[in-house]
Amino acid sequence: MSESSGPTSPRTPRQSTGGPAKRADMVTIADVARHAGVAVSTVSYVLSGKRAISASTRERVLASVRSLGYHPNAGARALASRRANVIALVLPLRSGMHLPVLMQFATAVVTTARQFDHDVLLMTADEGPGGLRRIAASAMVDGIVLMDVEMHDVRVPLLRDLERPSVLIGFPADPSGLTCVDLDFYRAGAACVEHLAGLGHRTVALLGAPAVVYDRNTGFAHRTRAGFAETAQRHGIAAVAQPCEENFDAVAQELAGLLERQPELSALVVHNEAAVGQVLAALPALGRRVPEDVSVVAICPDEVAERASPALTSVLVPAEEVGRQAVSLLMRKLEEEPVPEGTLLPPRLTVRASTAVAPVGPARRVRTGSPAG
Amino acid sequence: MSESSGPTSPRTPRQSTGGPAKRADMVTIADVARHAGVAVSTVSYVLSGKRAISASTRERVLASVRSLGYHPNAGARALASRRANVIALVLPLRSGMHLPVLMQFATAVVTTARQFDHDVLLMTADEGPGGLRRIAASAMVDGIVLMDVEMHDVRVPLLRDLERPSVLIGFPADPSGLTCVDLDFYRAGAACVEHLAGLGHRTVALLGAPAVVYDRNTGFAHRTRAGFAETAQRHGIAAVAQPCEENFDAVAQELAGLLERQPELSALVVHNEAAVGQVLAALPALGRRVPEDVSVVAICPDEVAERASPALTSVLVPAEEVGRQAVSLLMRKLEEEPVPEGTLLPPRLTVRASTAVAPVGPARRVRTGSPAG
DNA sequence: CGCCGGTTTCGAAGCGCTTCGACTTTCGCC
DNA sequence: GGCGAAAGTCGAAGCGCTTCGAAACCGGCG
Repeated sequence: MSESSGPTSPRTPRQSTGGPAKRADMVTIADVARHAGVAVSTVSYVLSGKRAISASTRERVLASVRSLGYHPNAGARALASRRANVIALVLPLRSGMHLPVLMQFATAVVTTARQFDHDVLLMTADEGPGGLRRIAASAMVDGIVLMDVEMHDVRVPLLRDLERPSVLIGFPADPSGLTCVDLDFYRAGAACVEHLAGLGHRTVALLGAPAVVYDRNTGFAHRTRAGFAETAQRHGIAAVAQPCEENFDAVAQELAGLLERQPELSALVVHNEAAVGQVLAALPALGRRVPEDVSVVAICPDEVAERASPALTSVLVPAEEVGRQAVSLLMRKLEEEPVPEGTLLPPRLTVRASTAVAPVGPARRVRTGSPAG
Repeated sequence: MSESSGPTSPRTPRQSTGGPAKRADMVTIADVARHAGVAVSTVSYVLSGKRAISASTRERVLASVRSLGYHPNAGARALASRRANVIALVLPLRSGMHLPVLMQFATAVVTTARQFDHDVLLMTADEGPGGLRRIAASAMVDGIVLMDVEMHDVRVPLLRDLERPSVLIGFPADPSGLTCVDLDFYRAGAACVEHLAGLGHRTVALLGAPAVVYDRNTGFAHRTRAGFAETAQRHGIAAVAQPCEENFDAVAQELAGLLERQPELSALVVHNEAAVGQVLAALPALGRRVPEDVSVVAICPDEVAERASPALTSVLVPAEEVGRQAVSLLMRKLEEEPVPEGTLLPPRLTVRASTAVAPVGPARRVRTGSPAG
């Protein structure tokens, strides 16, 4: 442990300058052309492949490119070709959306975009419609991927007649004329109920996102609830759904209330990553073992489900897949190919240790005090 | 709950086209000039403020800008001015770095950059040095902010003689010639110990990041440990430090081992966001109450500390502040102003409910079975 | 031998903006 | 009343690239 507070303390501020680009080493396409003994346009065609170039010249040009370390100037290229080779990713950064999923998603978008030779400009939703307009009008990006779209999102009308293609993550109330991708949350909610029904549960509850998310009319929360409720009804299962805050005390209190009002409750669907841990911690305190007394199904990333104890049966939120799809769709739109308006990814339920067959008979453990029976 | 599975099912794929930009409405600076009855250069000067323009002309030009909805073309501007007004943000996306902090940080970077009229290009570290070189050489960005720098980061030498300024989050082993920002983790570790020392604790333990993070020689983990260990020594406090995995069972096991080897242990410093919840869940199971039997100090975002039960005394990781600082420093470098090589942000410890004075005397509760004494 | 079609390469005209130097006015002041 | 400086505006030359039309070159055919 040979380290000290920091290699350079803030009190002895050595200064480093290193201003902006030293123009010196800006290799241009003209340099390459000269070096290879060809015309500038020939170099361009070699690099873009838009016209046939003889193998010998191509090799010569490519050799020059390598030996000079040439990288095309992005601005010039964008100006001349009217393509920036950049897409915008608009992140929500609002409460309720859970962060790790966002990151996963962002990563997938960047990675996929790179595969299509595009870069990603990061925007936050708080720039609002104005930001979108700016970025689109300035030709800074060729297209836009938008996360966390609400049912009645102010940006939707704008997108519809914006001069650049876009792909939305999530469905607004009216997705016509747009391109939307999302996990099929309706079926996700349904899948949870079906799994529980198969285990014999007759009374289940959904703990969802914080109330504010529902109020904001966020599609995925409502759709999950619908899938949950309608499937329960179809199976003749008693079901209640309620929002769920994310701090421990609120979760514990909500659970206690739930168990009081619904003593028969034998299973929980938790659609809130941040609350999952709290739920698992609170249940034992209320005298319920998981999964012996209460089964728990979560809708969350695998990572979270696996880390929990017991490991959670879960429907994963396929953030990566959604990101990949979104970018692929956008690329197709950039190529003027037609794409489907809506893409719903099917949910996948993974069974782990937190669900079991429903307790038999009237099946109700005495709560506190005397353990066992 | 009027919703169904999705407004458009994947089986009835209506198609939407909406290809790339409809060139129609590209308003150029020439259009503005014509509309305002001035020269193109005058419009440019009004917009940039680089030369004095009479109030009357300025108003006229600005009116034209508004009424035509003019937005300067980013590519053209970048080409002519040799400034893209974009900075790159390179995210790690490695295990061990915790995600929510990353997001917070990214948000701060974007927001701050916008205040300086810059946009943010998002890169992932997995493009490696080649990606940095590409983005710098293509003049796509004016500068670079790099996260999660390791002690012996391969990208560091590259950055040092890259033609664009950069700011690193975290300190490599040799930060000379660079500009680095970070929380002062050494002092953070120290602050935790001092707080505990003040409460009379004599035996403490540090639960850190997963072992892999230490192996990777990540500076912040080592520095925290150093601050922890050295401060403990100075106070004559018995201290052990150990890595900590993030799943519940591993945490519980580590804690059990710790308590067995160090029965006197009365306080824990947890420097691992993901493990914090697990620690709090595991302690009661081991017969230790927080804070009566064991005090816990965390190094984590306030959000996590507040959500826990009991609310955690913590040193917050000032992600936002770090992001802001990083961008500010980068902007100053872009202006050719000198900046300090190292900036260490002082830690701030917030006392909450998870720490208390050390149990008195030999102070060791009997563990299981008979509660109280 | 000259011409044709195909292939390969070249030259030049922008893309929309910034910026430099120069020109025109306007003022202050001796 | 005239001169110089300051203030305001203009025109034109690029920035580095793409792309279009045409030139140059190649065989092979009539």
